[in-house]
Amino acid sequence: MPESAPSGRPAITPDVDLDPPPVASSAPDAGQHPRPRRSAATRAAILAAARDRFAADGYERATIRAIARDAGIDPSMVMRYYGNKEGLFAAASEIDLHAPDLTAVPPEERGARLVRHFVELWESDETLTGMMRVGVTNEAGAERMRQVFAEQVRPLLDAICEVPEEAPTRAALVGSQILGMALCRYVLHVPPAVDLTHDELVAWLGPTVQRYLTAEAP
Amino acid sequence: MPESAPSGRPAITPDVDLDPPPVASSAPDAGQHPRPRRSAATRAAILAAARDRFAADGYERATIRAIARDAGIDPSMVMRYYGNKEGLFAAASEIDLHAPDLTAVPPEERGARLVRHFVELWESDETLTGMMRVGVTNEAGAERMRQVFAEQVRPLLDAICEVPEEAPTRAALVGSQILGMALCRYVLHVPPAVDLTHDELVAWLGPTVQRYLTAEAP
DNA sequence: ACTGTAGGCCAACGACTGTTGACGTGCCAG
DNA sequence: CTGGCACGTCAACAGTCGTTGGCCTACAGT
Repeated sequence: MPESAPSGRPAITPDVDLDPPPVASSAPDAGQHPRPRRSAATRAAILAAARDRFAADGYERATIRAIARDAGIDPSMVMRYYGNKEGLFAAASEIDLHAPDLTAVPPEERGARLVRHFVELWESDETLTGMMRVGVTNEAGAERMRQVFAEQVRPLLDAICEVPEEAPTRAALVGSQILGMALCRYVLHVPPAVDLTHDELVAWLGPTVQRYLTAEAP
Repeated sequence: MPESAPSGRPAITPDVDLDPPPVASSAPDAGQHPRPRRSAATRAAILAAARDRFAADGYERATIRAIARDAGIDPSMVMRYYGNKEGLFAAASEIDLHAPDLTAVPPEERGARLVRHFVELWESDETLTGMMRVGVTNEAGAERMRQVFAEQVRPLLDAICEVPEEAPTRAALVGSQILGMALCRYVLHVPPAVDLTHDELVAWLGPTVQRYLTAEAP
């Protein structure tokens, strides 16, 4: 039960003003870069370390102390910049699927194209694996995944669906197969799933995704 | 790094003799129930509470204290009976998929049959959802899932595969789709996946699984 | 030269964790 | 009756966690 708010707190917005506005000081300073913000490098280092740790360990086991150590700074800096652990996660879990434009792909190749895209994406960015780790145990992570789903997978289907109201269902079906294979292959390391080559994956999953995209609804 | 063994320990078998033999005392007492073991009820209560907590919270957030509180006993009893947290998890995560005998099902109905079986199973036993929660963040949980895979899913395929060496791959493919939908529907609660009826699930996923079972390898 | 402020470190807090050992209690065999 | 043993509680341990506040340092504005 100690999940949302520890005690008596505003609960949503952190009480410290994290990322205070670029300090225009008193001078107007119109248009110019408003002070280069020396801390930008540190912030980026924290974010990179956080991504790695969340991806490798999941939300609970990724400690702020470990993230700070990886970034080469003090744990308190993490708090200063991101308010608290949830804020850090929110900042570190922004992901972009770089979903391809399916309307530019011949209809019968779309399934295979999608599968190949996601396989390559998954292996190029371990953040995705981390997102899944966190999404499964942490409600904030799950919300993030639903958001990615709604904002980056559904539009893909919206663009090519003849019957618009079927788009959400088809998106979920495609997602279930992609996520399921990612789970077996990159998280659980089920041997036969790990051993599949990219081409085999495309050959097996491509037709499945293709059917979810185009087959008429039952 | 503090994952497998805390320090200098045998690491595998706990040093306390958990579940000591049924106490035959000195009397031979052949065949009779060897002392009803008054603690059986407590042990079962702990196990039930552990299953619930692991399922609801995942491995890290399911605390021994909370499990003991649910079971109405002292945390130290959990240690006495199961050695440590990992031992408790091992005991609580024994699952049985009750996989149907596919050889008794007409070949063209096997995909649909499998999907319906797993959907109903998943909704009747939240332990499965818990297993997935734990399998994603905890290596022991992942190992357990691979084990279930090897011992309960692969034999399913071994029984019906014409080319035996394809069985592992086909099992992994079937598993990826089943697990993927379970992930979206029961863990992440992606709305369109949650809204699907059992019949819709069978109609959509059935042909996919059917293809993984029978289509010739690419 | 003086000062405000952003960037950073240090030490500590309170809470919670898994785990342990000493201690009580009621049942059963002798 | 008496001793042992299974069952169970209590209090504490050592460690880690997220988080906080004070203090130091270097640099920019005046």
